[in-house]
Amino acid sequence: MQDCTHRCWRRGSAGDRNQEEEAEAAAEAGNGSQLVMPEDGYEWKKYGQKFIKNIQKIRSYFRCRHRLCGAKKKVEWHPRDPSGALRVVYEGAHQHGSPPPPSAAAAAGCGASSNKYELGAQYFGGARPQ
DNA sequence: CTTCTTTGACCGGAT
DNA sequence: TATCCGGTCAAAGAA
Repeated sequence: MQDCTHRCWRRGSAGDRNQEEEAEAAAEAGNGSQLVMPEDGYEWKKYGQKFIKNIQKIRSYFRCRHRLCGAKKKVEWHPRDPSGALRVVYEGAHQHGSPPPPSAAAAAGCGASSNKYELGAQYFGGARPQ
C-alpha cells in the first residue's frame, strides 16, 4: 500500500538529496575538495544511496561492473564532513578473473591524472576480528 | 548507441 | 499485528 510509499517518500531516499552541480571542472582542475570515492583499482557501479539514521551517515552502495562477480563495496561518510571520515566496506571477492584494470591501478599509484575518483581518506571499518 | 549516475519505490527482516 | 530500517532493483537523464 501507499503507507510505505509515504514513509519512504519522506525519509526513504528523498531526504538525502544533496548532490551539487557537477564537479567535473573541479576534478579536471585537480581540485580535491569535493567528495570523492576511494578508488581501489576496480570498476564499480553505484546502485543506491541512502542515509542511515543509526549512524547519521550517508551510505553508498557499489557493485562490481560484472554481475557475476560477487564483489560489493559500501562507502559511508558524514553528510557534513565528506572528507572528514570516510568508511569503506568491501564485501565478497572478484571472481571474474580480471584483476584490477591497469588504467585505474596505474592512475591510482602513478598520479591522479586520469583518475576518475580521488582518494582523500580511506578508513576501513571491516578490520575487526569477528 | 552504449554506459553510468541519480532518485524513487518496494521488499524483507527485525523489533 | 504493524512499523521501521537497511538494502536492492528499476527507470530516466546525461555524457
